Amino acid sequence: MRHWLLKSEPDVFSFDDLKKRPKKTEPWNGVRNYQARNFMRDGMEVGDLGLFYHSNAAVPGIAGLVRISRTAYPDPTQFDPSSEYHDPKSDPEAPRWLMVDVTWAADFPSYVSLDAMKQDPALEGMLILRRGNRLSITPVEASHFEHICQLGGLNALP
DNA sequence: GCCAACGTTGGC
DNA sequence: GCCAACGTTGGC
Repeated sequence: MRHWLLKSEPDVFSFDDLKKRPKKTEPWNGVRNYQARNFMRDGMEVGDLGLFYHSNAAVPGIAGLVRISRTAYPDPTQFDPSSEYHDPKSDPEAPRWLMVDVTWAADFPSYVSLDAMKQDPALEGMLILRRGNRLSITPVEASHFEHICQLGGLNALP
C-alpha cells in the first residue's frame, strides 16, 4: 500500500465537506497537471491512504485521513463546457484527465499545521515542504505518513 | 494583495 | 527544440 498527500482548498472543498457527502465519498476531479494525473493513474490503488491537506487556508495543514476507494477513471468535467475544468483539447476517445474516488477514513484529533511539519526534523525531505512545490498530489513515504498521523493524535491507522 | 516559483504555451 | 511570456499556485 502506498501513501499520498492530496491538496484541496477548504474554501472550495474541505475535509468536513467530504464527511458530509453520501458515503463520505467524492470524485477527485479537476486535476489538470500531468505529474499529478500520472500519480493517480500509475500509483494509486484501492485501499491506499492519503493525507487531506488544506492549501490556501488561514492555517494550511493536514485535516485528516482519506482512503482511495476507486482507481483512476476519466474525469467528466473535462468534456463539460460549463465546467471551470473544461478542456476543449481533450479527445473523448482518449480522455486526457483522470480522477479517483476518495473516501473519508479518519479524523485527526488535532490538526497538523504546515508550520508544525516544517519544524519537525522527522519530516525533512517531504515533497510538500519543498520550496515552490505546487503539485496537488504527491506520494508520501510510509515513515513520514505514520509520523504525521502521530502528530495528529491518531494512535491506530484505520 | 503580494510575489516567488513553477508549468504551459506558442513563436521562431 | 529553445525559451520568453504568461497564467497559476499557494504561503505569507
